[in-house]
Amino acid sequence: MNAFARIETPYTPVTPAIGRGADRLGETIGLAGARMRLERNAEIYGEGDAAEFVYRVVSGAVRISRVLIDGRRQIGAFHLAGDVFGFEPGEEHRFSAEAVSDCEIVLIGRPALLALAARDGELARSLWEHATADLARAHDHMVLLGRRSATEKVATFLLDMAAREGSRDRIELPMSRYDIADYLGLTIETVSRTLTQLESRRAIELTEARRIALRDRGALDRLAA
Amino acid sequence: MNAFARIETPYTPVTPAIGRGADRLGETIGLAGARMRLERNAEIYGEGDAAEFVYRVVSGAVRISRVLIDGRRQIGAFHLAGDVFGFEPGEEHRFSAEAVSDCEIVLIGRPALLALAARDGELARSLWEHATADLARAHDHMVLLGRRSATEKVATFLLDMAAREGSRDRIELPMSRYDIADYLGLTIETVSRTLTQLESRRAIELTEARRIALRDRGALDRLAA
DNA sequence: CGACGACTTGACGTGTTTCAAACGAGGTGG
DNA sequence: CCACCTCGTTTGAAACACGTCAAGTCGTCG
Repeated sequence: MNAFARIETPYTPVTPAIGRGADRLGETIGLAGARMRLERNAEIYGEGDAAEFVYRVVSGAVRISRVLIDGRRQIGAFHLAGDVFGFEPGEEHRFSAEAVSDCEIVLIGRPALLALAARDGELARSLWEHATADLARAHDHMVLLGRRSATEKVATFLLDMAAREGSRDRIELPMSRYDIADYLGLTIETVSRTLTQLESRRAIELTEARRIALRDRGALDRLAA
Repeated sequence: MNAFARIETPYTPVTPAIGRGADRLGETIGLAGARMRLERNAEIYGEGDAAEFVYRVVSGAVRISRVLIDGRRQIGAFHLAGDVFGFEPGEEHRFSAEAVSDCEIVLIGRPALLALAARDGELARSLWEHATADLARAHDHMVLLGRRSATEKVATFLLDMAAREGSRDRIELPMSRYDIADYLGLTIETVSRTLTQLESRRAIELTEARRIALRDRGALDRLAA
């Protein structure tokens, strides 16, 4: 993980992430961690790398993925501003993490974080919430990857992204069609076709490839099943 | 969750579950929790139910699933003896849990468990390990559900089950073809066809429908990709 | 302006689903 | 003990959604 060469100041503004209360974990990482700036496609860690840190996205987006020997790739999650990632059961990362777009992240050493959590109950609770939220998100994603049509997958994806970006009717996708395809278990062609089909049904509007207006949420909800 | 009517004695033998060390979480649930016996297909909790407990499988198997309005079902995980499940980010269960076969489980109230964990660092650590292990398993499952062929899915499933049952070359599936299909994102027909095809390739042997001998692990490994 | 990367569109092939029927084991009742 | 049912599983034939291969378009950057 050579990207660590570019570590910056150990400070970051805090954005609340989870639930209604303050995000103690985000706050802690922000205050006690190191900040770094990454450019598009920079690797944060690779599969098999030692899991030394826990990360928090300050701005931009990060993808967690695994590639098979034959090149197929599955993206396990996209992490946006406020999300914390890098939780591992062992000493190694089981997926790799890369910057989807230029982004800023903050990281904190696992031992340091665990030591802090041992003394700070609220931090421990926040850590727990982030981890279980990650688990819940993974479960939801599994349901999406199961036997669902391309239309369902794409519609659900768009609604999810809109909700995460603040529920406006105009979303800005940080990721390529390739990323979306690998996230949904489809090919780029199918993703593209599905989007144009959604547009012809008047459910969305594609101004630029990565700028999408949700024109009819009701229709999208119905298609998302 | 009416099944709670059948709570038994607050004791269970301890089987180690994770990593090399003792499984403090399993131990704690076993000692401080209530034990219950469930018969095949009994519901442990439903989607939307209050998440009051954390569960541990003593014997048998449990499935975690979500059903869509149109009846399609996705199984998120099978939990076997030693596994702990029921971790949730909020106050509600996001999936339902049912007994795949007759089984015994132990449960402990979340507040009680968290209180214990706050005072017992080793327990907190064990709790953390189980949760992250669950997350890792979910991630692996996502990779399996992504764009993989039926053969890859089934071969991987068989190898995984063998590993979890103790890596013998003869596995005993507690679940129906229906469960397997919904776990892998396939139909029962495809699962069945794939199994007979694996048998004709001499990779496995189907003595009874749920008794499978792994005849050629090398071949299975190759097919699992 | 030209070249490159990202995206879209088209025609065709195929793996998986769908619909349908048959099979087998286990259980019940005559 | 055999006939008969049921449930889970297997097998077959046909339809279809998505993948594959290939070409074309669009926007961006040098």
